[in-house]
Amino acid sequence: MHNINYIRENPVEFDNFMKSRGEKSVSQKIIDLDKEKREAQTALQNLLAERNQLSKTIGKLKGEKKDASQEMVQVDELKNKINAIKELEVIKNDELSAILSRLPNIPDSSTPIGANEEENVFYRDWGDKPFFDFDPKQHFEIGENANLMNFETATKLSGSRFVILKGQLSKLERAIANFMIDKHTSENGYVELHVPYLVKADTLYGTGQLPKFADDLFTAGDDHWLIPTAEIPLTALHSNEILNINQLPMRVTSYTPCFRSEAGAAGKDTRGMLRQHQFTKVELVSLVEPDHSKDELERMLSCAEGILKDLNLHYRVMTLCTGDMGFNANKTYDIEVWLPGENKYREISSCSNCGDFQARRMNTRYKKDEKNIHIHTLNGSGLAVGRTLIAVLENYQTADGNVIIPDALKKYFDNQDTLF
RNA sequence: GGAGAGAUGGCUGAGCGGUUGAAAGCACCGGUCUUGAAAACCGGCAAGGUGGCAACACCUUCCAGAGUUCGAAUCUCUGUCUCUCCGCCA
Repeated sequence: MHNINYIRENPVEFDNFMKSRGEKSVSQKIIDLDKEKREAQTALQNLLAERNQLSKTIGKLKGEKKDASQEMVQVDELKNKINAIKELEVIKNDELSAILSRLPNIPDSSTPIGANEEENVFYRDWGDKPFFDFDPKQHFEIGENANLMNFETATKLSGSRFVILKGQLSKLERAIANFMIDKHTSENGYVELHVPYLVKADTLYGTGQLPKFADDLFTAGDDHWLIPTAEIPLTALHSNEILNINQLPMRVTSYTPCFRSEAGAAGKDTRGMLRQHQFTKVELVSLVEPDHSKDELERMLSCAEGILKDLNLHYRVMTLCTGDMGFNANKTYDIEVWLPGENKYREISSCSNCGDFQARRMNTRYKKDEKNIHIHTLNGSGLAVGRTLIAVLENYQTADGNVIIPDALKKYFDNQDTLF
């Protein structure tokens, strides 16, 4: 949610920012509505003040056993005016928040301007593409050949975009998740939380998924929505609270399933387990003071990269351009891991600074020098577990269809050398 | 699922339909005292918004939403949540 005062004072700049994110110019409409709302509000408040004053007088008169009928008639007349103008105020306010709640965050000055993913900017990379003296297979070929990755049965149970992992692959999924959580909690200062997978609409509004992206979510009825990422419960932990400064920075992590309808992705990545309705992810969330969020984004990125380094998986980091960046973010780094089977880089993590955008929506502040200031929120995958599993399979595969277990994961496999 | 009780400021906890935005205590902040600290004493201490250059004035908020009333923390209805007992259950 945007600071209305900022829009009022910098309408042209605001429109330019929105344009860079593919939005139309709306500042004039916003300013007009805001003005109308405030005018109605002021008029309403004056009437209410008048009513309160009269009611007090009535109270006093009645206390003295005097006649108050004249004042009572006056209040009665005020009521109609009050109701009419209140209605107007509500309408204007609703119109205003309908617009504001659907506008994306303002990009950071270091976010490159661009129309779409083609214009994302290379930031850095690490490691090298592995060499194979055979044709590397894709992850689903490896998994299906081992009879440990089953899409057909999953489809029978649940429809498209689900998978069943069996035996060593199911164990690999667990091992990867444990490895990530263990590292983030022991080395990176994150506190592990086990959180609800169902949240209320209010919560999703606060983190920016609603009202605009309802189509991307699964509902479970009765104001219960399945989380598309643990970012939601983790970020919203302190909604409607004023934090003490010594609670910041707050770094939390959670390993959860994520549920996404993939509404706009029909026909995309249908083969394999790259894009599923349900997948697991280890999420990192930081709540920080405004001055620290830029540094925190770099720190978070490094924490996510650390996982891939430990697994010795080659990757590159891209800075997303304005046109490709998500709704909440003012700056986003995507980490793309190399998948030799597919011969492509694929997103495995996305680390975003949301500034005070979510904090405004969910009303999370902290007290500093007697003032209440919105915090900054950041979130990042650390990492997507399913996609990490894919990367391990494809990068560590051998000619005979086996998979070498990365050193970092060996302790979760009784020091076995290969998976199968 | 059945029966009952409840939801008030950071916390505990008063509150007759009318100077109650809300007593008191704790916590916190400032001051006096002290070599320093504690104690004691004095003072301060909710949030959001509107108008105003400002001082300041006003509005809203006592779980949420509707209603009764000239006036609601206080009365009525609905919803949500919490607690206790019973039943069921991983």
